[in-house]
Amino acid sequence: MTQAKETTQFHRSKTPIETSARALQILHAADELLAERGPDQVSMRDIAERAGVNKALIFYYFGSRTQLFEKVLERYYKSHAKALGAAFAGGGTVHERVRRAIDAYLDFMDSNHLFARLVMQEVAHQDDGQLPQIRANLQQLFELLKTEFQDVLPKEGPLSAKHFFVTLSACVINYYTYAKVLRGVWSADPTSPEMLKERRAHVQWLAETITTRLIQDGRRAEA
Amino acid sequence: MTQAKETTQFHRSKTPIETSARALQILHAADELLAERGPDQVSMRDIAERAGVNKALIFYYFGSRTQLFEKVLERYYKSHAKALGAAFAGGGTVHERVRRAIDAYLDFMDSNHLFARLVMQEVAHQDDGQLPQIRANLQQLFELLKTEFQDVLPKEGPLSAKHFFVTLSACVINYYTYAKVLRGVWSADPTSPEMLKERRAHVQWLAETITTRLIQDGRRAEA
Amino acid sequence: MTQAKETTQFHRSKTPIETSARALQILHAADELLAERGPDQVSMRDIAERAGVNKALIFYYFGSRTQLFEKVLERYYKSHAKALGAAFAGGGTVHERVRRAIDAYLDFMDSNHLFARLVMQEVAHQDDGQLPQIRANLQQLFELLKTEFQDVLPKEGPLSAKHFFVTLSACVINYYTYAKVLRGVWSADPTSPEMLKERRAHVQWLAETITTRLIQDGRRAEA
Amino acid sequence: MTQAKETTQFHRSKTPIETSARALQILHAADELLAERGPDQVSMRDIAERAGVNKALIFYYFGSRTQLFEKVLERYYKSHAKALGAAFAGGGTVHERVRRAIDAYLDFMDSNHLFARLVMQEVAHQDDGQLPQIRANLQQLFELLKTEFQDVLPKEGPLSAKHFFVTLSACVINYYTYAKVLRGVWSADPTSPEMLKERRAHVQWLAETITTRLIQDGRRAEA
DNA sequence: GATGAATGAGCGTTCATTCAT
DNA sequence: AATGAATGAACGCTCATTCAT
Repeated sequence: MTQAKETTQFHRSKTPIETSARALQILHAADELLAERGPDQVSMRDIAERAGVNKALIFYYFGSRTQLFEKVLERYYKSHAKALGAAFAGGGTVHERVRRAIDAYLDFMDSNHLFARLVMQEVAHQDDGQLPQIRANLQQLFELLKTEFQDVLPKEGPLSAKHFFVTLSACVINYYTYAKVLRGVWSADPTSPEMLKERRAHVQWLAETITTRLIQDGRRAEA
Repeated sequence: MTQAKETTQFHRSKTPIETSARALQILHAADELLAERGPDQVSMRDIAERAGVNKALIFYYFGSRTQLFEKVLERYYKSHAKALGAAFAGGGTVHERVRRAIDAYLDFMDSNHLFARLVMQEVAHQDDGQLPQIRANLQQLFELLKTEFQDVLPKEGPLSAKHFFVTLSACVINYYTYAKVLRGVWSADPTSPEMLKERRAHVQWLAETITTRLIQDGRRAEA
Repeated sequence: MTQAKETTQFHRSKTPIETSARALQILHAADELLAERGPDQVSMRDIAERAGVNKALIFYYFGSRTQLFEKVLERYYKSHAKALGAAFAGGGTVHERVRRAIDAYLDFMDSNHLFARLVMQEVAHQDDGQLPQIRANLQQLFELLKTEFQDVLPKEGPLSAKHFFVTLSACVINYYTYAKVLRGVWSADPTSPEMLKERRAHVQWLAETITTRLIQDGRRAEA
Repeated sequence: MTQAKETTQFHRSKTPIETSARALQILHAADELLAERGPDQVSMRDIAERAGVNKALIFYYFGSRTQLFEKVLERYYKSHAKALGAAFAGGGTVHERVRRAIDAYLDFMDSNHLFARLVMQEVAHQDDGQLPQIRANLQQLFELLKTEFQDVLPKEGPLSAKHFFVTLSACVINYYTYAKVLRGVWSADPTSPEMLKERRAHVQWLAETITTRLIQDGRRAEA
């Protein structure tokens, strides 16, 4: 996570990385290990072994450790952005839109278990390695939320979009991040389908409660 | 973060680690560096240099890298538990108790900026090394919340203490964890006194909103 | 410069290497890079890239890195031998022959700037790989000088052809080798046309001075 | 020969590198290998093996490959400068001073066989690695020669100190550099005491011949 | 208590070379 | 003739840890 500034594509062939079997093996292995241990605990050797390929081949396809990891994150961010974008599109009442957005967010998390951990690991990290990418990703999410709920949220202050953005994404992401720890604290497995469903209900209840009050307070202020 | 199986105390002398000036220097240096860079970016050399002591002395006092880092975390967990325990003690209405607890939580965070990051780093990190400590810490917090609000919270389901515990701690902790990223996304600095105050207002508003609805729904259910 | 034991010709086809366009591209690229950076700083990738061909093709045509480099040197030695041979041919007084030989030597150097550096690099390099080639090259030059000036030079001792051979080739070659360093030490650029001309005058003056004394001493000895 | 800019002393202890037995072993091994093969053919492993120490210890003492090599060269340059400085000091006729300087130069070469090879290797090298050091070294030698013979040499042109500097140092250095190659071309071993003596006689004869003519021409010009 | 010296294991990366196609 | 893919060996370097003093 230190060298390499050039994000220029390293591998150049007729078949893009995405369709080379070996490259995908590597990408997948890196993905798994990254989520399991975080970037600093994953060596190129680990990845090569898990992918069942020669260590040098990783460099052949991805140029460097940094670029490989960027590639892994990039894929997540892309599908994340896509999923969220789709969820925020479309009309309906505020309640409907909130419900839809949160469902989409949780859907994405459910089918990309490691995303939460990856994000937290990158955020907790201090060396600015992937920060620009994360920042762009969060920025996009933040903008979506801000424009979508501009009617009910004040521009500034404790009830501005800024804070709800942190609050909601924290409520969603941290559940997955904490999962391993919670397994010991709770009696149930937090990643079981039942518990995931329960969590979803919790977050939806929370969002609804917040939205309801915001609307009420908004009306009262108008009157 | 690799070796070290034995958690057995290494240092054995009349004076406990806490009262040796040199040991405290090391502990302090490790603390700072851990918060600045996260465990993977801190080497024993870094710590020795910042503490102004010989590298080998760290091993003399703490046995291993792992044990040193455990010691650092241990101290945080202790003061964290103490601060929170104090806040939850005492009576008053539910609203008052909630407000007090959240203020205490945020007070602790404000004066221990690095705690949030340390916790998140440890949680995101899956090497099972520190898990027991983290688990014990969360467990304690969880129990406090559970017993304190047993009147308003159902034992099971989406509105049980389990979920509110995750929700509230996420809302508090993540703000600090995200700070570095948010600085780029927002216009203001999230760690400025004004923004911290604003965040506090937000979390209090959130807690109050939640509590209010819980009480209302509780009354309605009773009726 | 490590492996390669077999000097056996690798490429076997109807068209000799010299007439294949791709092979010539490679040879040319290797030539340039060798002169620019020296053998140890030139990788097969570099050559392939500069030549605009596939890396594996170099092995197809030249068998190995060592053999490619040998080929490059071989061509230089050939043209070097040819140029010098021509210069030594023909009669005239000793002074005239010396002047002609030195002019030819310097002409060759001027139009093959990299030769000096290549030779020095190979000589300084002690891996015995290219030694036979270099030796053959020097031997030829040495024989030319010895037979040409047998009238004025004793067969043995400090004034034998052996030493003048080293002395003169050093005076010619080192100027080019040192050029890069001299640029910093002198005020002028040692490779500018003016300085090259000045150097030529210097070497001619030197050769004339030496020859003159040799002839004088020879006459005196006879008398 | 790539990284590391800082020439700052790496090793810091009460006993300087020069007096640590292990450090001297390393320095000596590096010295030998450098002279035998040139910098690019010498790996840290090679040095460690020849010195009989652990590879990591080299880094402990010297910080980096570059710094180790710099140290090796530094020692040569220092003793070289010292030897030459001493030789040029003192009065006498031009002939005496020339003879003394050349003797000193050759004495140094005789007892530092590898110096010549090291210098040529560095000069032939293109990457500016040690160039500043070499340049400073040559500069010093050049200045000595220039001030010492300012009476007999014109300031500019083919007979200026510049050219005689190249000519004489080439005649001295190249003999040692070419030694390995010459061994095959000549019948005798160029590094045997007898041949070294013969070479010395040659260079002295050369210097005397040059000086004599310079003085004669100088007189004639005055008249 | 305190430290300089020493080490084995591992890191990310580059390389010449091979080979199936 | 030409090439993308693949690999084993080596590289310079850092690290946590040990140990004699």
